[in-house]
Amino acid sequence: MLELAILGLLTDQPLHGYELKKRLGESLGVLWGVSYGSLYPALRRLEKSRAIEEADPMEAAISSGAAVPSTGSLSGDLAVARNRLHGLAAPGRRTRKAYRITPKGTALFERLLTEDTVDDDRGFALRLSFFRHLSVGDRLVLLERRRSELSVRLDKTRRGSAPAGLDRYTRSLVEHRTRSIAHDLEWVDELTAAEKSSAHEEGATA
Amino acid sequence: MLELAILGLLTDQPLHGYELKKRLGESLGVLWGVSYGSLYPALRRLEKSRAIEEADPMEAAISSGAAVPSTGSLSGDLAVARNRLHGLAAPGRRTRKAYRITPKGTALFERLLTEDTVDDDRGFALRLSFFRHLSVGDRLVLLERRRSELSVRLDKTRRGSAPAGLDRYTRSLVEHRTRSIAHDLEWVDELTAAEKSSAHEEGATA
DNA sequence: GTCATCATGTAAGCCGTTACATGATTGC
DNA sequence: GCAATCATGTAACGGCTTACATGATGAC
Repeated sequence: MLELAILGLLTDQPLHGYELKKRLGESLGVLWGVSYGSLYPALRRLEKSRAIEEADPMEAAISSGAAVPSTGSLSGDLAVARNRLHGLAAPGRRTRKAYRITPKGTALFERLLTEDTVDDDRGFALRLSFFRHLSVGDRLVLLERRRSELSVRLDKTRRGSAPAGLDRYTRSLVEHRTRSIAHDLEWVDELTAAEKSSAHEEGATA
Repeated sequence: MLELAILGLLTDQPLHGYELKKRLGESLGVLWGVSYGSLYPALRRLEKSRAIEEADPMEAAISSGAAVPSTGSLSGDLAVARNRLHGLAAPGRRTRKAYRITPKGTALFERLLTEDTVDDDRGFALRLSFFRHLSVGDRLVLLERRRSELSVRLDKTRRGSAPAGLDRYTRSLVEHRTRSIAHDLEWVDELTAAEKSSAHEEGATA
């Protein structure tokens, strides 16, 4: 899950760990509060498996500066970048290490994104937020998977506990969960319908 | 969380591990799928801290048999129980070990239940399912806590991401989450209202 | 007597956390 | 030059899972 999120963010632009953490805690952050203790090891794992690589720091600084002007320290980035390019940086120097996704990483990203795993709500939300990177067909597969997952859950919730024999709190809980899941199902159906109609349009205009 | 669930179930009646797991996977099971690998160690931890103790197997068998007639093997239980009482069981014998909650365990249960922790949705659902063991006052405290948690989350979701700059999937996600949280908030408010009116009735009839 | 089920337990590992340690840059 | 913040990393631990190992009971 974490690696999927990292690869997804790096697909748009090179980023360094700190910035990555900020984004995981902001744009997607409603559902994601990742710590350094898991982020940095994950980055190194991905680098070791050649899914990501250190980006030319110049490029990273520029693209980061262009997209997020208020990150500050732009001139500093550039200075560091220049030094690095000219081989002036001390070997052990501590500074930003921007990562870029590799073709291998892109392949991994697509695999993780469409993988058939039993993921929780967060998993689906994360995948949905990367839907723009998928084909209509893949989107429909994921939506259908989600739909059946929710159906099973709805059945279990309804069946799992006879309305009698429960105190009023548990009863209210079951009712509320039932409504929530039903609501989620409707949403998935809306997304599916939108996807299908967009597929038709494409077919019509093609 | 797991220990809270165990103590809650044992508050009603003595149970052995296997049965406990079944209940965690059925009545509360919509939100809880616990494995032996965590259940048994948890039981031993609780026993070591004197929050639970091995129940007189006779009593456990009878109460279990009375409450859940279809568990089967009742006569077997009784035979084992008789043997145990008469000291006929071999020391290392493998058979049901029913646990009962102790006064210390009850105190721990109440502490865990009202404890001020930042718990996720499952945490609140679990606590709610044990509301019958709490005073109206404690219930209102927990409900208010949940309310403020949800309010913060709602704010973060709304603010966290400007409606522009997001693709339509992420936008839909944010909207859906917003509605879900709002829905949860309404539910909490209903529960709160019910609690308050029940408090009034008590006051009126007293 | 053997199979399904009931029942208890251990070991290894996963995925994340918190707490800690350290260094670099910027603004004042 | 010093504090605040940016930035990277490690160590220890937590809570749970899966896979494994074992034994007892009841039904046939």
